[in-house]
Amino acid sequence: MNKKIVIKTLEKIALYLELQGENPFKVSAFRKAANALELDERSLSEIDDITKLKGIGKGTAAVINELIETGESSQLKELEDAVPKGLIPLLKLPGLGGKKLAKLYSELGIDSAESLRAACEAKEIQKLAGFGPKSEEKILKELEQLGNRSERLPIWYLQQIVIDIEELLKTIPEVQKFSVAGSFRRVNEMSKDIDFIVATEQPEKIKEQLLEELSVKEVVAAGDTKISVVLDIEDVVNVDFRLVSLAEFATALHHFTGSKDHNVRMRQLAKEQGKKISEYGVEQPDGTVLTFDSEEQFFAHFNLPFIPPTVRESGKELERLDELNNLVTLEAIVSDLHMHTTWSDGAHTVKEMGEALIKRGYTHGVITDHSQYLKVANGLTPERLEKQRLEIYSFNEAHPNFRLFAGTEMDILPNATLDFEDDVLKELDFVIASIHSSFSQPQEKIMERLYTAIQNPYVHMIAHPTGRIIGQRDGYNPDIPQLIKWAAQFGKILELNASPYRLDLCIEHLMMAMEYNVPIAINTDAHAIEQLLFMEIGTKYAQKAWVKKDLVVNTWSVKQFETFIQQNK
DNA sequence: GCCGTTTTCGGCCCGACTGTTTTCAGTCG
Repeated sequence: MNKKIVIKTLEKIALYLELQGENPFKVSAFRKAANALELDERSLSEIDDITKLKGIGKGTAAVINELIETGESSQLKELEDAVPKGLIPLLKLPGLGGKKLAKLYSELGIDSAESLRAACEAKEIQKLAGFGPKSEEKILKELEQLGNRSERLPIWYLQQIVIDIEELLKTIPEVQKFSVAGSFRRVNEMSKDIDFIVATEQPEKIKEQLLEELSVKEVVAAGDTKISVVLDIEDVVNVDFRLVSLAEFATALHHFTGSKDHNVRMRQLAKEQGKKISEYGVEQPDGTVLTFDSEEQFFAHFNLPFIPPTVRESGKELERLDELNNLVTLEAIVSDLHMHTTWSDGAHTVKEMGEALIKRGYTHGVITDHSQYLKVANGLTPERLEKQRLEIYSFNEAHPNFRLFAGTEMDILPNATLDFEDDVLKELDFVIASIHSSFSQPQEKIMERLYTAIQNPYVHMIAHPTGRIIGQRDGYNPDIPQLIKWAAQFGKILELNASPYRLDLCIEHLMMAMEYNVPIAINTDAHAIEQLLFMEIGTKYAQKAWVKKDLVVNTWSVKQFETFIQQNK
C-alpha cells in the first residue's frame, strides 16, 4: 500500500466528517494523522507500530491497517454512502463550512451546486435558523464565481503585486511600519492570498486610503483591525491587511506569517510555560501581556534563536535548531555562476554585468551565454565564444580584486549530443549544460541526454534540471533521483535556478541532493542586471529545503571554486 | 479521534468578522 493513498484516504475521511457537521476536533484528528504520516520520512513498511506516531491512535490506525490489508477503508465507504459527493466542492464557497452544509443537506436535501442554487432562488435558505436573506444572497453570488476564482497563484505573479502594495504603503504617512506576511513571506511557490501587517495609530485612515488606492473588486471584510479585499489585476487576488499598534507589530507579524503548524507548535511551547501567544503579544502566567520590538526578541523570550520564516512549516523546525546556523543566507553568497549578456539574449554587456556583480559585493562570477543551437537566443558559435573570452579577460585586468570566469550555458541537443565539441569546452573555465528543446521526449531519451552531459569531463553543472515553470509547465520530467546519483558519482553540481519562474530544483529534490552531498549552485540566470536580485529568493527557497551552506557552491571563495572547476579538466 | 503521571475526562491555538441574533455560532486564517 502506497503511503500517499493512505494520506489521501485519511484526508478524505476528514472532509466527509466535516460535511456531516462532526466535532471539529475529530475532523482535525484525521487531518493530523494524515499530517503525521506525511512528515515521517519512512515508508509504510518501515514503520512497525503505527500508533507510536504522535497523532495516530486506535481509530486512525485501524483505518490505516485496514487499507494496508484490504486496500480499502470501510469507514470511508460508509461515509461516501451517507454523504453526497456533490457537497465537497461546496466547501470551497466562502462562508459555508461543514456545519452549514450539513444543515442544508439534512433540512433541504441540498447535495450539489445546482440544488443549492435552486433553493436560493426559491428563497428556501433564509427560512432556516442561522441563515437569513443576506446569507442567501451571498451564496448565490459565490455560486456564480465558483470555478472562476483561481485557487493558488505562483510566486512570480504575486511578487509584482507585493512590490506595488509596498510602494503604496510607503506613501501613506499614517503607516509606521509594515511587512508582507503569510506564505509569500515564507517563500512558498504558490499562495492563496497575500497578507500584510501594518502598524498604525490611525487604522481608519489606512482603511480609507487602501480602499481608495487599490483596484478593489470586492471588499470581503473591513473591520477595525482587518481589511480583506479582492483585487482585480490580471487574475483576481485576495489581499488581507491587519492593522495593529506598533507594539503589537512583531507578534502580529509572527502570527500571520505562520505557518499554521508552526504557530500551533509555538503555542504548545508557550502553554507548557504557562504562557499564551496571540497576535497581540505573549500573555504571562500573571496575566500581563508582553510585546516585542522584533521577531528575534519574540523567539528569544522562549529561549529560541531566530527561526527564519522560510523554515516555519511543519513545527518540526523547533527540533532542528542546531541546523539553523548551517542554513545558506544571502550574506554568505559571494558569486553568481549563471548569467547572460548582450552576446546572446541578455540586456547588458559583459562589463555592465561584471560591475553589477562587484556592486553586489561578490568576489567572482561566471558569464554563461547560450550556445549556437539556440538560434532564437542568438547563441554563440565557438568563434564568438572565443572573442567573448578575450573581453572577459580584459575585464579582469581592469578589475584586479574581482574575477570573472568565462563559461557557457551549452544546450544538450535532442539527439543526446552536446552543442560544443570537447576541444571547445576545454578552453572554458566553467561549463553549464541544459535542456531547452524537445521537452516531450520519453523519459529514457531525456535521461540519455542528461547522462551524455553529466558524464562529460568538461561539464561542471546541469542547470534548471527539470525545466519547470511554476504553475505553468512541468518541464521534461527527468528521473531526478537518478540524476542526483549521477551528480554524486561524477562529482558534478546541480543548479537551484533562482528565477521565481523556475525555482528548479524544487524543495523535495534539493533535500534528496543533500542526502547525497551533491553540491548546489544557486544561480539567478539573470538576463539583465535587475535580475541579479533573484539571488535573495533563491537563497530563501534553498532554506526551505534546509540546504547546507557548505554545499552551496556560491558561498565558496574564488580559490575553492577554482580548485573545484580545475578538477574537471 | 488523540492525548496525558499534576489528567482516563476534558481539553484540543486563538481571535476577528459576519450575520444571525439579542448573546452567539459558524467560518476563517
